[in-house]
Amino acid sequence: MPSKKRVTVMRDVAKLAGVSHQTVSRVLNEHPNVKQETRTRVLEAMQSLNYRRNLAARTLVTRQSHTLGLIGFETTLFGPASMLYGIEDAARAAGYLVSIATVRNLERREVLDAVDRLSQHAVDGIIAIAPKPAVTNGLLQAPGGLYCVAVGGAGETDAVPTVRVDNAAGARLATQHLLELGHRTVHHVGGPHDWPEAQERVMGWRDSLYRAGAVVPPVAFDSWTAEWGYRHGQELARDPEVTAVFCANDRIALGVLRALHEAGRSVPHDVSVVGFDDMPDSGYFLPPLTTVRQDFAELGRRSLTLLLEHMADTDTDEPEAPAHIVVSPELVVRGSTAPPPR
Amino acid sequence: MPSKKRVTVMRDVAKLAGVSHQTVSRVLNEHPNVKQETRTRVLEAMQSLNYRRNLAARTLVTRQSHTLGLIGFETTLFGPASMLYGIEDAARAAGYLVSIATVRNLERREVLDAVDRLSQHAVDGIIAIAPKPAVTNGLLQAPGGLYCVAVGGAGETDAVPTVRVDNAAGARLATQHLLELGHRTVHHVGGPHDWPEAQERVMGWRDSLYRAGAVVPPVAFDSWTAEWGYRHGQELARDPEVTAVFCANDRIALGVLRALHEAGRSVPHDVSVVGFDDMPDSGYFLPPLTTVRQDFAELGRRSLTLLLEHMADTDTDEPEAPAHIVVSPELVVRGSTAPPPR
DNA sequence: CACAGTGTTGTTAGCGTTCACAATTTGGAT
DNA sequence: ATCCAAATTGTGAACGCTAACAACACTGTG
Repeated sequence: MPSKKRVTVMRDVAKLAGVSHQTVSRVLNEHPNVKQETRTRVLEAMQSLNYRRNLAARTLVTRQSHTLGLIGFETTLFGPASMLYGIEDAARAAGYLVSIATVRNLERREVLDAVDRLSQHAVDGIIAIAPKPAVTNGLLQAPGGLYCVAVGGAGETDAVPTVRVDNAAGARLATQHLLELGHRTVHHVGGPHDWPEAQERVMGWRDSLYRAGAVVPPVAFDSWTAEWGYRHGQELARDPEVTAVFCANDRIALGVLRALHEAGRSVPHDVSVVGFDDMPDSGYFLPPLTTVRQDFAELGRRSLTLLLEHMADTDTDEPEAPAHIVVSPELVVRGSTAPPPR
Repeated sequence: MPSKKRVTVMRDVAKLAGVSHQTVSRVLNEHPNVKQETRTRVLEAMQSLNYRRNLAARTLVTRQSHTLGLIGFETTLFGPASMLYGIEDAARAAGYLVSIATVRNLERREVLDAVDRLSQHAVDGIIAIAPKPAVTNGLLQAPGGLYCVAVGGAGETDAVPTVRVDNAAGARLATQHLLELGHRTVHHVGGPHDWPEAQERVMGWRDSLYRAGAVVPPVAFDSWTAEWGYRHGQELARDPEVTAVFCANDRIALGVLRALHEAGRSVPHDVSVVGFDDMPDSGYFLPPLTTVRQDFAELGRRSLTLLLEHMADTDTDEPEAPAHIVVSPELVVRGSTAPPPR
């Protein structure tokens, strides 16, 4: 067997540069007290040997892996996938790598298992895309010294720092827009009833109706899918009183749009429809969808910043109350909304 | 300052169980020659001390991190996000964690940088979501002993094992379906011209037309977006000869659908439209979209399996020709296709 | 010219595992 | 009992890095 050629190691660099391995280490870690000339000599040696430091060895002694863990749920969907992107983007800029552990469902076991796998791999911190409290709670089980942040979804938990969108405010934006167009009231198609995000949107919607003194129609909950929007949309289409519909997300809105169309009710002339999220192609629905945009990638970036801050200041100071960042969504008006028919 | 409590280490377990640390290691690694009684004693000790093995130390000596790297491009889109999901799913089952490095563009530098970051972190192998050859080529720069697999996109490269969908076959499926419905010919809206996937779809489409002796209309390339579909759809809508349109993906199809609708041309009565991908909500477009489904998650899983095999058999045998797995897509017929108007 | 102070470099000892090998025990067969 | 082979366990040395301290330059000052 051909002997496997050994990879270059710190000592090789040291030898070539004519210094001790410790000096090489100092150059690598940008220690101030290294003579300029020595530094360049070492750097040249590293270059010519194509040296890469062994992170495992470094991790072993510093107890810092420069890797962050991400717990994700339904990461194939646009929202979570974008958060993931934002997180990775910011992590790379900060010199971290991101490892992912997706959970198949939101049961306690799954979440604990994910935390476990990540902590085995010695991640320095964890960001959880946490639409439901089960995830946040699972985070609390993380071994000491592991910093966690939850992003998206759940309302405030005092246990863990969070970054989230103000869903209620978004819902108010949507509802008020419709009311201002002159609609008597606004119907709502809810998401899954046990998701805090869905609940918050309901609350914002209801709140706006109350303030305007409008009738509050009943809400139905089910899921986040277009299929659900289609199914429930067929019912709404039968009721001639319905002139404005606010959907818990864009996918539901897509289904509602189709149901209304098939029932012969024109959007926006007969019925106005608003979504939530602003997915990439919502502007090309029939008609283009008025919706509430949330910047998922930005959410991800913010959560990473928060995690890093959290890690930095718990290093030096005593623990403090977890921070909560709330990002405001924004209304995007397109062709699916108009004044009600006279 | 309160002294940081030391974490339990192999020696602690050994002491409690009354054995040497090596025996603990053997239990952990399921070495056969450990007496049953000793094994249980050790396991109990691990349990009661809540011991977790330190992966960094293990990695240092075994040179295996049990981590796989993923190079991803445009991971917020459904396709890549789903592959990522499939990969992570299979990786977890095989006892691996997945670290991601997204690239912002497909330039050589970006790809090399991603490979570099991953190899610094000592991943055991890399899977690249590789729609363009630049990525595959970048992979070749990976340091020796790093196994790579490319998934999705590019045609066969002999350098690296690949897993991909048979885009040409998918395009033929779509085109033939339209021809069989009685359309004289089929128009095509291409993706970006420098993407092999887009090119393969063109070839499949053109191939079907040739065989059927149909006229081959000119193709326009641009991007994968609904905006492009809308823009080009407006042109197609003006041409009364156009009765069937095959789009390079579902998003483009969405834009085409809108353009046709706005031009007063009914789908499917006046014009039939077919997409490619089968995104989650394509079945709720107006009308529901006939499309070519590719199972992205399965693609991801297959690529992981391939990578693992590759890693295993290069361990034992001599290198062999890289394997290429090609997955067949499948036609999903929905309401956007019908016989041409008489 | 001794001396403190500072900047620069080298030496040694781990970090927590696994590996190679040595040492010990065990179980039959002689 | 006796001895060999197999099964089981222990010992010491890596793995490649950083931390802590020691050692050695140089300054400029008294």
